[in-house]
Formats: sequence, C-alpha cells, structure tokens
Amino acid sequence: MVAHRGNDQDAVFKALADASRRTLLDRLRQRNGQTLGELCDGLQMTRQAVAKHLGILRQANLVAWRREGRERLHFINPVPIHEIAERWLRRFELPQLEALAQLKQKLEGEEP
Amino acid sequence: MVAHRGNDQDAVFKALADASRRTLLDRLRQRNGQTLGELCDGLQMTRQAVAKHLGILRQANLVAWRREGRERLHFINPVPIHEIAERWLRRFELPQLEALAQLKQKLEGEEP
DNA sequence: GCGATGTGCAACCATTTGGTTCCTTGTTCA
DNA sequence: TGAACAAGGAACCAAATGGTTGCACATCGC
Repeated sequence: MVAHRGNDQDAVFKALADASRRTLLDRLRQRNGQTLGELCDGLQMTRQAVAKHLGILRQANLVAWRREGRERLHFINPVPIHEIAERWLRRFELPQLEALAQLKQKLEGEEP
Repeated sequence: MVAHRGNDQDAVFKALADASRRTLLDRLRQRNGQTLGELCDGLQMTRQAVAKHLGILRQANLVAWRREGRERLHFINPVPIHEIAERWLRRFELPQLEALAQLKQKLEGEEP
C-alpha cells in the first residue's frame, strides 16, 4: 500500500522546515538503522524532543522504525524527498533562468 | 554581494514550508511581475496576510519586488530553490535507493 | 528477582506563526 | 482638489511549534 494523494507533500515540506530534523535525516543517511538513543547524541536537546522530531518525520513518511528488543531502530525513506524534487522543485529549474534575467532587468527599472 | 553562508538555506526551507507561500511562488512562476493585489485574488485571506507571506519569501531571497507608481511588482528568484535541490536534496537521491531496499527488508525483520 | 537501560506518554510552557482589524500614506485620475 | 485605489504599518489574537519535566513501562544482564 502506498497511499500518497499528493497532499502529504505538505507534511514533507513542513518536516524539512526544521534544521534539527534535517540533521536527523542527514545522520540516518550516513548510517541507517540507528536507535533513538544514538540519534540523540550531541544534539543539545532531550530525548523526548528528538522523539517528537522523529514522529514528525515518520508522519511525513521520511522515516520508519521498528522495535528490536528494547531499542527502536530508525530507517530513512528517501522517496518523498525524491518526489518533492521531481514534482515541485523541477518547475523552477532551467526554463526559468529566463525569469532570472527578467528579474535583474525589471528590478533595475525597465518598463513592460 | 552574494552573502549566503549556507545558513539562509534554513530561511528557504521555512519559506517553502507553507502551502500559501508555495502557491504564491507557483503563481509568479506562471506569470512574473504581478502586483500585490493580483497575487491576492482568490487566495481566501486578506491582503495583509499575503503581504506578510511575500515578506517571508523575500527574506528567503525567493521573491523580489520594485514599486511602479502606486503598485508593487513581484518577481520570482528561482536560484535558492535551485541550490536547495543541488546541495541538499541530491544527497538523498539514487545512491540511497540501496537504503530503500534496506528499509523494506529491515522493517520486515531481517537481522543486522 | 532486580537494577540499569531504552523507550512511551502526558502535561505543561514560551515563542513563533498565520491571520485578522484598524488606520495611515502615497498615487492616479476625473 | 479630492475621491478612489494600491500599498504600508502596527497592534492584537488563536493556534501551532519546539521544547521541557516527571513518571510509567518494557527489556536486558547479572
């Protein structure tokens, strides 16, 4: 079951809006499958705060976890980021470099 | 003067976190140089709210404007979005599809 | 069994955020 | 000149956000 109606894109953007959460994703990218405790190390905030961030990342489908004994192992899911890049950011790419030229000129005061 | 110490990346992420602001960017992408009033049309919120959103977009360097008589013309700047795509999202691309396979397996319960 | 370890849950708090309303300032045009 | 139009500015407000503390629960090792 995949179940992404394109609306969860908002959840992904919101999840990526926080630097701590981006750090967590970066850590998981470097080494997948870390426990909650490991992800807390050096992160100048309590375990509960980190757990909340991971919960938000999970709601955005960017992270999943499973329990292993008394630990919780976290795994990154790069697909939503991929989709954002493909379906949204791509619109603002090269075909819009024209817009950049426009920008410079218009700001300098050319009229229509 | 360019002055992006990679820190303003946070401002861009935060700016993109709001659906209304993404809508504004989409509108400017479709037609650059719109006035504040034009950008308000159909947007189920007051002009002042839209102006605030545009202010946030400007702080993130995603939008610039200049006054033209009694109007304010807005122009999109796609460069920061470009940079996000290049410098951040790219890390989570194909080399990490391996991670996706890991994810499925690990969640199903394979051992380390 | 029992203490140490890893996590879960809930209440609480300060600040930020997204939005409003009210009022002022600047421009166009008849 | 003065009314209509476009935008600027500030105070205010409810809700979301990011964080904390305190305590309960489950599991591992001895």
